[in-house]
Amino acid sequence: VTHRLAGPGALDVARTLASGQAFRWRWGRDGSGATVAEGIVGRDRVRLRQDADGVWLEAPAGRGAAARCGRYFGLLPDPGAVRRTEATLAADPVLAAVLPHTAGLAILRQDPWEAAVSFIISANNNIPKIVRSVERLARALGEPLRGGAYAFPSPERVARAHLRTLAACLLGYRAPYVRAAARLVAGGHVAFDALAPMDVDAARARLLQIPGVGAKVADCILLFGLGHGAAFPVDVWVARAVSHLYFGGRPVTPRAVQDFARARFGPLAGIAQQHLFCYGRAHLGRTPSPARADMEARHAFSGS
DNA sequence: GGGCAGGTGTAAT
DNA sequence: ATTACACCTGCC
Repeated sequence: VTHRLAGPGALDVARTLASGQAFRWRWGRDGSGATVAEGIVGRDRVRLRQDADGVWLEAPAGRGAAARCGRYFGLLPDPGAVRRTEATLAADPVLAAVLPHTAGLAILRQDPWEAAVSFIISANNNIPKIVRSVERLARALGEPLRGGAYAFPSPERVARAHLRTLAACLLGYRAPYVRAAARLVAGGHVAFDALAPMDVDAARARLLQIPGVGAKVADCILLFGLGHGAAFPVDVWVARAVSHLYFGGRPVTPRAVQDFARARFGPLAGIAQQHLFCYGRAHLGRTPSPARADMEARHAFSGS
């Protein structure tokens, strides 16, 4: 039994999963060209398929899972919210030009605890390694699910873990941060349920008290885990995109980017951020240092 | 072998 | 209030 999550054009699964919001998905294409994706949403091991007719939830069957999945992809409780939001953002001429390139990009609503740990790990790191770290954490400390997968471990479980257990998950120097975060959450000092309805800045100030959580990670937790649409995470890609698209390519400090975004997009800044990020990664390549360009040239030469 | 990768903490202005 | 630096680890 399959359940339709979204109609044609409402959600681009591959684009959304490739946008660096979540780290527990694998996806690709099948023989017919449809996108197939497998991932973990809470305690559900989810299988998705996107073809010309829309997005289909293939497993697990059952209405509860469909509702949880719809909420995760931002399609529920208000299916029309994304369309209205993007229409509003298109009033900005730059975004009006960007949005056609980023259609179907969703802002995920993840478990805030999982988002917190994932983005603490993301600091000074790269995506393949973040994925491996999160997977190892789940395998080491998470609850087993059907099919050999593991749920993301609870804060209580991580709080009790040995540092060497966390280090074995390739966390490196972030291991103590993750455990400290777990203890703050398990001890009730950081209550995500209370942060969601709170004023954005107040919630942000709370998150910043967690070791390993700085401005960027806090904004990721707010946006991807707590539904704070005004949060505007400034990473290297967004800074690059904003600099290029709004500041004539001049370098801009992260703080200036954030202030600009807040003034320009207000409560929709986070959604704007995700589209700028997606556009930046696709169309604004990184600027390689001379040393790196030299190395890559050497490798290319020796490999030919 | 050295720099880099979705930043942050810390110590110095 | 801003500005250098170091940093686990795997990869090129």
